[in-house]
Amino acid sequence: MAVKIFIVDDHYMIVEGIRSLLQYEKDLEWMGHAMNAASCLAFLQHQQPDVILMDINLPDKSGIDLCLEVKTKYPATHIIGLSSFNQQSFIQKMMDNGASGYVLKNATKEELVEAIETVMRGGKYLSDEAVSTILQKEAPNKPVLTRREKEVLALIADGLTNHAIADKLFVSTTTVDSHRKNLMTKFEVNNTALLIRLAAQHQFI
Amino acid sequence: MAVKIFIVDDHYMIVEGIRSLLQYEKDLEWMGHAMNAASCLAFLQHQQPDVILMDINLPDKSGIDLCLEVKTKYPATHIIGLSSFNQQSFIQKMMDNGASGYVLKNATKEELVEAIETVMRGGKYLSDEAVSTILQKEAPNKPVLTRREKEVLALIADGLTNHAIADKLFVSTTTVDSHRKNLMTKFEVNNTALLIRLAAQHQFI
DNA sequence: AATGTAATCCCCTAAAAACAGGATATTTCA
DNA sequence: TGAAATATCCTGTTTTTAGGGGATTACATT
Repeated sequence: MAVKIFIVDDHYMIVEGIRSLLQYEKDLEWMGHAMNAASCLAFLQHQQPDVILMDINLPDKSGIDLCLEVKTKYPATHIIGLSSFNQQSFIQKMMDNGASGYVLKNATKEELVEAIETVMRGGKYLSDEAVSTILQKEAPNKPVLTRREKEVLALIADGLTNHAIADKLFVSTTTVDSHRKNLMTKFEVNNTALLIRLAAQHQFI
Repeated sequence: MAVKIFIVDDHYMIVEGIRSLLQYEKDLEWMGHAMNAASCLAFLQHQQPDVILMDINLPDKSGIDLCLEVKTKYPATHIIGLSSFNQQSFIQKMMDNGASGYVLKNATKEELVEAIETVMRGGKYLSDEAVSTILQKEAPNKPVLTRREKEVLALIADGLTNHAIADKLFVSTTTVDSHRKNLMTKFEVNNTALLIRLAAQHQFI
């Protein structure tokens, strides 16, 4: 029986491209596409695709959230994340939310077909580039921050001084200073400028 | 006579998508595609497309640089920038380098055809979203920085102190301090943390 | 019961940045 | 050519941060 494929992506060109790539595959059945999360959910109320190719960036909600929602309501559906860039955090979150695979938009037809086959067999598929991204970008030691440290970091990034942060959090300035020092130790920097820069790069702020 | 179209994009799906969208347009002739800047230039040595759809992000060099190179060697060729996101600075640079238009990858077939027709008539085409992006994102007052200020800003972001920056630029620390003050005035902030944060958001660093 | 981690608090000093309020060349360009 | 923008330099004061020591409490894991 042919594998039923559905696509959620707001880029016409991508939708057309995938349709074009897959249209002559005998074992695949093209069910159609949705341009946003809402119409995807509407579609799923009446139809059950086997595999959904899901863009990470949708106009109404993130593919990451939609992934969780779809997997909760329709656990049998396999979801393959689709994205232009291989951003480690996106891949991670997508997989955490129940996706079975992740394919970049510069994937070849062969890669796409292999991904579909793999997830239909119950496996996980990550495109080579996505895998190497995870291995690469996880290496630049992203520090593990405590809840309080993240809070303080956000307030530092908002331009508050230790004193102002202390007032806001109802603690003493020395406490804030301690957190700040710990943050700088964890990020291995020695001033605020680099701290904020790295924090931005690691998407803490 | 049919307009000869060529595409430079490293995303199979996009290439396939555009081909699929345009294949039945009678007035267009599909010349083929290149996956990188090098093979695009090689192609142009023997063939002259009327319009090149050019991705901003290519593996070997940026579409922005390639655009300038192609327009210098083949001024008659019309170039339409192609990108997933409507980043004001990219659009601007692309147009500065001689592009005749800018289309987002979620454009419809109609938009694409209109863009091609417009540039063939010698006009400029910016997709609606691209235009509104220019108008929108320019609004959140992105300060205009001088060359020196950008230099100093980058060094601040690298975590250098005023003294270290002064040594590097062969000026006195008071000069660096002046630039720093001017930067903070322009960004309307009152400390380094917010300065770096906004600088990161405005992609100065 | 011992260990570890997180969060809180304290003291000290020196360095750096923020703030104020200037001045004077040198480009740039209308 | 002349005004405006830019880059350079100055002297101060006050506030904030960075770096070095600590310590206590609470809570979860072992």
